[in-house]
Amino acid sequence: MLSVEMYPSLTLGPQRIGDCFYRDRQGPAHMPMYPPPTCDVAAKALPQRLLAPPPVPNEPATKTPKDDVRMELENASLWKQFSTVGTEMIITKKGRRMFPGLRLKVSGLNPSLRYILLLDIIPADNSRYRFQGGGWQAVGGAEARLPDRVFIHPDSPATGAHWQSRTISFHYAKLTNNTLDTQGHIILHSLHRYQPRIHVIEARDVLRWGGGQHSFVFPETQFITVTAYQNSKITELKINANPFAKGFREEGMNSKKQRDARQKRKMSTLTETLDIVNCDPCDSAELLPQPITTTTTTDTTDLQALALASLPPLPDPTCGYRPEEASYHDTLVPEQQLDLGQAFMASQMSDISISMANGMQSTPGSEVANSMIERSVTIGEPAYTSTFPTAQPDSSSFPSAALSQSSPFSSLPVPNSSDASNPQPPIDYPAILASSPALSSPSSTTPSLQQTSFTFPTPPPSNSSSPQPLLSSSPSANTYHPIPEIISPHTPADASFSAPPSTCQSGLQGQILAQSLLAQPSGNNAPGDQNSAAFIDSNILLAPVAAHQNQPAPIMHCSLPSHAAPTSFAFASVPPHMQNLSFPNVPPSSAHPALHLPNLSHQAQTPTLAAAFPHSSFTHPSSSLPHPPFQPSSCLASSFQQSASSLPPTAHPQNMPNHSTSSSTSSSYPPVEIGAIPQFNHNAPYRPEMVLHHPSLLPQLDPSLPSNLPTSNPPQTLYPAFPSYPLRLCQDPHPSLSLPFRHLYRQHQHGHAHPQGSYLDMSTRAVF
DNA sequence: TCAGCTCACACTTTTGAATAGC
DNA sequence: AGCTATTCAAAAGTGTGAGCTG
Repeated sequence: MLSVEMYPSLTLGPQRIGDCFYRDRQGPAHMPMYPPPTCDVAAKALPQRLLAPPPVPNEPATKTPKDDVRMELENASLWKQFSTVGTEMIITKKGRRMFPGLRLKVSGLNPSLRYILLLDIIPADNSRYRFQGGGWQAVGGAEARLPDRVFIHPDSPATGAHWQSRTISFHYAKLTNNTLDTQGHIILHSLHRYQPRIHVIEARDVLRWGGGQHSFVFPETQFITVTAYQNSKITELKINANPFAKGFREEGMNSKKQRDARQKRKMSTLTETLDIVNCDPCDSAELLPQPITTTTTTDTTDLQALALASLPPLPDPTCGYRPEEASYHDTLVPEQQLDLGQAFMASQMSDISISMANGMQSTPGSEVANSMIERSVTIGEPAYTSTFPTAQPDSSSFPSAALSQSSPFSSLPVPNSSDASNPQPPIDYPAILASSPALSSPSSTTPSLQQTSFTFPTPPPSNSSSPQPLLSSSPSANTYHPIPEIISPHTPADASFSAPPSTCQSGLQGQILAQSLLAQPSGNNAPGDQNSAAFIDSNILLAPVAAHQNQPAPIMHCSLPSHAAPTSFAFASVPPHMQNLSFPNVPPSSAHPALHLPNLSHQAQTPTLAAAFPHSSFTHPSSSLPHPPFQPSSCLASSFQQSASSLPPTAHPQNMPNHSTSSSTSSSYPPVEIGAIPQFNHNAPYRPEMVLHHPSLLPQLDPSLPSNLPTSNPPQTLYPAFPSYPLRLCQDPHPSLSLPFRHLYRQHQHGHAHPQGSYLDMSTRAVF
């Protein structure tokens, strides 16, 4: 079975610094001023030598310019309607789909190249919310960040022609609040605000990622997770817009009136039954329908009661179809122009900057780690760090500040996470949105952020224009990634690989596992127990945060517990071959396939991550953070800590002045060269998270890259400092690796336990 | 006491297998 | 035999509300 490890580039691919820039092809007016794609920034921040890609053999001359990639939120109007009120997303233990779903149109892709589309959801801020006074208000700090999971679109990988020829829907993605979820659903905290992100990653073949990644964020898709709807307006919108909830519409059979009527009838029937049973049979006989009474020969009360109970409920005059019922659109809240102020956009960027990566927790406690990362990142690229507004003294609430200013969800200043006692006024979504130029403009459908970014040295483009099996690519085609050999389908899975029960080995169980390293809990996450362990450990390790959350940690010592959880998480939606998203932070000894990262030769060199990062070494103040368990992030931070230690305090991107352009009507913001962005020219602190997840950071992980790191940089033996999405294809112990990628994927789908697991049909549909 | 969560429920849509027809 | 269209049952997606939990 293919695993994500088959895509070493995704996690480790080298990034060409020159390709890492934020482009604005439509002029400054359309340029989102907030921090550019996290990955780009991160990559930029990295020492160029680290980012310097190895020579790319046979670089395709016809490569499509990355700046042309655009993404449009097809159902933006619906999202805006919800956003106007304050979008709420139900999360359940078993997983709940998002509604509205993310329906996208992408353009600008190279029709002949293959791409993988990912969805991840990152915390929008550092606060926990409560619905009070008719609005949402931050009431405290966010809970420990959970392992980040990525939903890989079932069609992935597919050619650019494929993606561009249809609407791309992520409606199969499910959200859960079950930290022990083993279904691969995206785990979120209830009553927290989140921001979905879409990533387009080029995949040349199964063994190596292609050259580019583009990330898109649509501000109007932010939402607050709930276990039960708080705002009745949202409920109304959902019922009216979601086909599955049709029954709850006024004309539906499950409407309030109908339900009341049913309840009434039920009670009536029960009462009558009781009367029949308890009363004189003679009296009850009158209640019985004629047929029954006439056919009843024995006339026993039991029979009567039974017959009565079995009668269909009488029509309730109070209920019934109401033709006059307003249609969905009629009942919709007046659609307001979503107008995201610059501040909002900036906050969005900052939010975006929150890395999927994760492990780095967005919570106050993670601040320290983030700060560390920021510093580390900035070392290589002063320009990035300098441009961000100075971080507020209280960095613990970093998201808050930005959000409070502009975010539609946080019209009110987000209270300091540490200051839970000071609830903010309810957020007035409509007002916020109305004041948000970005959303008010047609560009609302445009992602607030477009990460057009780095280009991995890539082999010649595949000739196949259709979703070809990535494996079809000749491993020898590109010598850039050393990994191919390591992860070659023919490569026998080592002991460590076999260990992971489900994810990589069995196609049945196989689910794509994706989780950012940072998000990765310290515990071992075997496919079966993957998440659970990690979270549990993380929780256990939670330490008082308040004391340190506000202060960036000057130094973060990263330690990886020897018992580190498996780094892979199952993705129900992912094809078996992609099922394992492994976490680089896992020690090789963990026996997880992820441990053996092809491109992480240095890992192999290192006996165990634990050794490299002694658990005890995590002495940094961050250890007191609520999220100590997230070793990955800490590790990442540690990798840079030395180099970053000398750096000045970092500011949060969200604090940046609003640079977003509301005017753009284009589906995506034109790429802008990062250097052109003022923010990046400054020493503004870079948000660590931005770096953490982005593949652009992967280059440094690539052993093939020249080790130009300053002496301060962590030795290669250390675990990769930048946990990007650990999209790793597990080594396939089976010959199935030779099968076309897509074929495997479909097999997986069929074998998938989820009803939605089969994407076979979906892959061929024009619209999902 | 209460906010938040879980679960069962009824209804609906979606999915896929079975069947019929060509 | 192969393909398409139709039917039908099962599965899954909804919000609701009662009950539970801390």
